[in-house]
Amino acid sequence: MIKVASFNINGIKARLPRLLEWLEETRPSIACLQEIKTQDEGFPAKDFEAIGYKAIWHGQKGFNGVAILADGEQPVEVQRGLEGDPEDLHSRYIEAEVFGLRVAGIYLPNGNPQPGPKFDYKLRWMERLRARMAAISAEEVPAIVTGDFNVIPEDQDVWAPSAMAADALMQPQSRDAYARLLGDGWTDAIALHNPRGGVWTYWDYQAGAWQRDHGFRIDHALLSPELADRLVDCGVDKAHRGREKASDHAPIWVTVRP
DNA sequence: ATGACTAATAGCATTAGA
Repeated sequence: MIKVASFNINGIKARLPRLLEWLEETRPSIACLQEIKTQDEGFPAKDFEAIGYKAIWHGQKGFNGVAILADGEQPVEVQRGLEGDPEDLHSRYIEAEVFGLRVAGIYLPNGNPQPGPKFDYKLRWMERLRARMAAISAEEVPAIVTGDFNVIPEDQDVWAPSAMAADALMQPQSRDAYARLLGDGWTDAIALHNPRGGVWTYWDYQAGAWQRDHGFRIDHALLSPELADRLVDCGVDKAHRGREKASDHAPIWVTVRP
């Protein structure tokens, strides 16, 4: 079985002990990381090598930053960044070939406040992502696009829709752009296995959101048709959100037949 | 109605997050 996980770690330096602990406890074959929040030279590749993981990464000073780790195999980079905007220097996209799969790790722009330039950037970024995903689809390879999409797909994916109604994460434009990805033939694995919703991947640090289970689902795993046929199971490592010095996101994972 | 909390930066407050 191949296990592909995604984890918005909110700072790889601040989170390193928690991250290594999660890798050793859950042992994903592939782990996509978001918000590493470090420049390339600050990436702790040696700490991952020490527990058997090889990596590629695309860092940035202060915020953003993505990486792909693989258990005992070197991910072969296919692309970093999305085409379509030469002005966009954010480190939010990395794609590799590993264990016979095409794997894209994404950190989609938050988009708040909306309306405004950040929201416009988010929507443009989603169209650029759609173009890249269409190109991957055309290759007819088993593929997974996973990471922090910063989109709450439906009302059943948030503890209280009214509390988030004005947020960029659940605006109709954000949801429509996400729905277009699914319409192109990609399968939202967690939604497929949890048709009634109620699954969260993020809990705010503020206002006791974790203790009250005030969360929402914004980390997703989208499978190409070639890989969706091989889906076995998926889930959220919820308990890791409750640990000391935790990220505000929990890891998500899917297992697929080799 | 507001703020709450956390991480990063050369910072001693601000930006960004969601």
